[in-house]
Amino acid sequence: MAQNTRERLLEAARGLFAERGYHNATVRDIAARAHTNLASINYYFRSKDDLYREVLSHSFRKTIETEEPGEEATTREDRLRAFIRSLVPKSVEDGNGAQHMRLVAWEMLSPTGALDQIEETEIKPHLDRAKDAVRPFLAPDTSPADLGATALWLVGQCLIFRGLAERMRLGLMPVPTDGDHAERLVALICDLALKGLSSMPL
Amino acid sequence: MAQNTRERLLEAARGLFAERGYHNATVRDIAARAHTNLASINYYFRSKDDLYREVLSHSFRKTIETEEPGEEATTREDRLRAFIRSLVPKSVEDGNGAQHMRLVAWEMLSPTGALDQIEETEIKPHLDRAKDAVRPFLAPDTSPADLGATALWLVGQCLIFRGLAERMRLGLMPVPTDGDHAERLVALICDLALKGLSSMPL
DNA sequence: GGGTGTTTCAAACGGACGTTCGAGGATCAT
DNA sequence: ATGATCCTCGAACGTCCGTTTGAAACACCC
Repeated sequence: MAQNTRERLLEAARGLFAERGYHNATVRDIAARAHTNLASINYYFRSKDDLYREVLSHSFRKTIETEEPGEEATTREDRLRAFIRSLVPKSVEDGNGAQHMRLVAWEMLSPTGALDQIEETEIKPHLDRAKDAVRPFLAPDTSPADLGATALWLVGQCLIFRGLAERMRLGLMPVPTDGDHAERLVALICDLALKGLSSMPL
Repeated sequence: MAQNTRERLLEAARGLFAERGYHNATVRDIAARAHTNLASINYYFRSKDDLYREVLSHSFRKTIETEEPGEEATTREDRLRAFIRSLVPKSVEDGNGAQHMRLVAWEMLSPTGALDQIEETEIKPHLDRAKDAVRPFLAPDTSPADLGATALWLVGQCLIFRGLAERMRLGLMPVPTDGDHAERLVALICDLALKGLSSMPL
């Protein structure tokens, strides 16, 4: 409640957009969660659309800023581990990272067009990091298509747990939100991915 | 146009629900795509909600029916390959399988509650198949949690390509919809997953 | 052909949505 | 105090949504 109205609106909108998607987060709910009036949204942002766009780019900026530098891992194995460790907790734990992931997931399922603007500048770098993580394991003459596919293969393992695990509590896994569990997941994925990649013919 | 109105409505609804999700597929659009009147939806199904529920269970039933028996693979490697081959094309190619995948993806992001009914009977079997596929590679005393996590790890690799690949055409991969590409993806995933799993200590 | 049950259709309903408007309050320099 | 500027608020606007209604069109049996 301490921040100004604009920031409260951004925060409330981010939460609701992440939970329900663009169309099902109503301006009335957003205003209510921000403890302000309906019309403030059109006052501070010109429209719901512009608010959404701002939430999206704001979320991307903040996520990239909080990215850890990776402490200069030297071996390819450590760089791969660092990549996995930077992705899995965002998917498993709650918080800003999870909200960000959900925003992206919504945009993947039904693009509003807002992502087009930041696709080149915000998403491509993340994919490039994934490519860099797997490249040292592949033969130098690996085709760009196979490199991209392998990068996606790696990303998929890290992202699956959000979206599936939180819904299927059929004795599938223990409480999937605490930090320890995220650590165990990171270790498991590192293990499996590393062994798969390391045995690729160079 | 040859089918009766009810079936045309189901088909149109399935397509629109898959494309836009429950809330953004309007009954007017569904009726228009089915070449019929608005009110037919409430005539054949009591409400939009009931139509959605029927689309969902119908989709699950059809997907399970068309599942190939797997021709009795004997080795654990063949069984794993069969599982991957049963999942990847559904994610990469267009058609009924892709629509089904999108319906499930929507339900994962924003559960309407309709999935609760079929979760136990329709989703759990699929997860069990994944567990069966990875179990022969793991130590007999592997905890259920690790077994479940490994199963999800496998599923994640197969599902990532839908949702990401189709949006990122930044030179990431060649045309991702033709059959040959799906085959190459299957081969790649089999390779990586098999090598990762095979090197697990038994 | 008349009666019966089923299917289609245009029109309207109430409600929820995003947006706009103008009056009023708050804050500050002059 | 006075005016200017920024912010807040309740009320209303037009639009689109899911649903209902009642009558017309159709199919079928005796």
